Amino acid sequence: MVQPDETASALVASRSRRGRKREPVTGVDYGPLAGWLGFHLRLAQIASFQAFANEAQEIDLSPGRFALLMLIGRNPGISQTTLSRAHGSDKSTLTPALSDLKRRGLITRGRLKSDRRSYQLALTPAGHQLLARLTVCATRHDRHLDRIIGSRDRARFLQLLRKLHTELG
Amino acid sequence: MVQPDETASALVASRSRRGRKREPVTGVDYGPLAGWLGFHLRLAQIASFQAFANEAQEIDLSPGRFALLMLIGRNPGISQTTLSRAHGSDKSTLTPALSDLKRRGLITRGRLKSDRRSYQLALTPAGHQLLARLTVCATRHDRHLDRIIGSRDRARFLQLLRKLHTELG
DNA sequence: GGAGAATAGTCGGAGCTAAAACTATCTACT
DNA sequence: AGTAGATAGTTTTAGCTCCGACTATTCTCC
Repeated sequence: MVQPDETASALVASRSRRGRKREPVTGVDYGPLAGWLGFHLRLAQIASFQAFANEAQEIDLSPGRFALLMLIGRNPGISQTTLSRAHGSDKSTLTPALSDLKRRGLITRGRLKSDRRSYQLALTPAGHQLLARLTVCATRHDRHLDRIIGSRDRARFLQLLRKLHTELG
Repeated sequence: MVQPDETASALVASRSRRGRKREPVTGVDYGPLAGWLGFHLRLAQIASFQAFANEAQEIDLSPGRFALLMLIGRNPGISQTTLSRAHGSDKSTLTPALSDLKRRGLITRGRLKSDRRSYQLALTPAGHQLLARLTVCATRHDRHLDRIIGSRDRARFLQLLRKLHTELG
């Protein structure tokens, strides 16, 4: 799942993000792929990503960056390494992402006195504000997913996803 | 979902692919993230990807490339555009991927007489052979996922993933 | 207290990904 | 037939991701 993450003019969606057509392909033999969880996990993830990007079209920030903001907002003072683990991406990936967020004035990075190797991340007021706006989009998006999954299966579904993540670790 | 896909010496895994530590992070407040399907979908997908890469460590081909081989093998004569839709990636992404597979001698690309714009993709004998080897790995991997999900929920889980993919399209 | 091991973060290299612009070809419609 | 529009693939551009190597700092333990 990778999505362009235009760094252009901060809060303004510049490119069109309508999302491409993703009709279920007919007449193709998927073979064993059709029954494999991993394959469908991937397709579902891509679709969800795309849908979120649509939902948050007016805000120029990818789902990944959004998760970053949320984690920092909820855990002020968190270090980059902890953040990278919680976020599920490599610490080296965070370096450019965080300097971008800093450049946009959304986060602060202070050196920690007691351990001068690590940083302390926190949101600026602008960061909090953007986080709030994004949270609205994300909530709407997740309600969309909820409607598809159905309230009866939702909890179980979520639990299974979580189980996959933790037990494969 | 992105995984390095070393093009080095075809069938030999060159780099180490042990997969990094992915312990569930404790002491981090995930906020609303904790309850959102999209976020956990992403984490589960990353974990599954990583696990597959581990499983197929001795074969130098990413899950994405594997799905490509499978789709071509199952649908000889398929065009790149159809393949890209079935595979869930952009047609422009396929251009370098397919020329790599061709370079490795795993697929053939013939021009179609009746429509000289499109290609007809097919596996070579080496492609079939590698596909068979990968299928063994993938089956093992999916059994691993099955064990985590549990046989009781598997069908429902798969159905929900499929539903997400189709209804978000 | 100092040498070696562990840890935080950065950098460079290689690969994946998608969107948009472009070329070549085909189709439809006048 | 001829032109306008659709379609197959490629290229270009820009961004993400990882890994492994590197620097700076801290910890461990003799």
